[in-house]
Amino acid sequence: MTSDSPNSDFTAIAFSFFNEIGIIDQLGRNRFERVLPDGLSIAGFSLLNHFVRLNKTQDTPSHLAKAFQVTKGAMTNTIHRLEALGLVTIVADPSDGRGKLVSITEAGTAARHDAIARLAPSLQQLSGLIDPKELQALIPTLMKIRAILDANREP
Amino acid sequence: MTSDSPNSDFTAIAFSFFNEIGIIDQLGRNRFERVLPDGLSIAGFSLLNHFVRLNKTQDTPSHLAKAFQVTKGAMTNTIHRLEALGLVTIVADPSDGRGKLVSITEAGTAARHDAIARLAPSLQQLSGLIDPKELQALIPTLMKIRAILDANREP
DNA sequence: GACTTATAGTTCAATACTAAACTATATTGG
DNA sequence: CCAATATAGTTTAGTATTGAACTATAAGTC
Repeated sequence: MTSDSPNSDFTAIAFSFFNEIGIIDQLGRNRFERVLPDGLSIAGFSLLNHFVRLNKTQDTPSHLAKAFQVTKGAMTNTIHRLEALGLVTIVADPSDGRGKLVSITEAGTAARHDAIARLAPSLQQLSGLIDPKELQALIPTLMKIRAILDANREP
Repeated sequence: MTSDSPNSDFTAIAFSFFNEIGIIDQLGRNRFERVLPDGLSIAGFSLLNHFVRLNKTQDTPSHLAKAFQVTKGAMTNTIHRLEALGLVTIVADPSDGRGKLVSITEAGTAARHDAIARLAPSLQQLSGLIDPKELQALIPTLMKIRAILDANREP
């Protein structure tokens, strides 16, 4: 990449950045997916984890779709799969005829716990190879970039 | 997340890290995909870009699959789509009866150039919002992490 | 109150990917 | 030389995703 314009620099940097992000995402997903139990996907696990982390018991599909930056269709799929596994329940929202309410079940909480236990060895292996401080140092910038991308997409 | 073990710390950090990576990847792909021309996917563009960046004219599907960390099946799909668009050619490897050789065409080089031109405004917008220095500073660590994940996957 | 517009959720077709089974050719080791 | 194993590529079934079309209900406007 030549620096033939003031911003070709930024272009080259952004290219490298998104390239690394893409490959890390792929390798990370792969690593996680293969230790998750039975029919649980990363999307499913993330949803269960969301409920537990935020100490929520109910949320709407629409809000969940926004929280995870996926389309409503993708969220319909995710929650229906989780429901089939008995890990969430879906009921009509009594206060809004259009809406539904998704709740995590006992089994859902247990599955999330189990998934984390299965993930541990895989993360343990990484903890010996990646400096936690270095990893942690990346997070604020990544969060900032994520927020910028999120705020500046054209829908 | 409580620090009830020496490594629950690392687990929490790694969780956040992969979470941010996943969302950035999704937002980045989305942003790129919608400006790419006609039938060109990110995978296809990346392949064309690979040829141009490395100044290569030929490569094997197998080597490309490894370079992009995707399965052979995924690469078969990518190169066949590019071939259908006339952006690469696929010929039998004369020195190995099992192998094929993929080459970028004139049209492929032009399509890559065109794609970059279409990407520019989108990146331009980001260049005003993200500090190039800060972005660049992430890359070495990301590359290191990518290399570690790559070297430590269980196939 | 009736029209219009916005929002919630589902469904459908298409795409990119994985894993695994398959075919075909190479390589290696008795 | 031949059998066993390894490698190159394709195919198939399944999953997660998007975008767009769809249904149904809510909210805002005149």
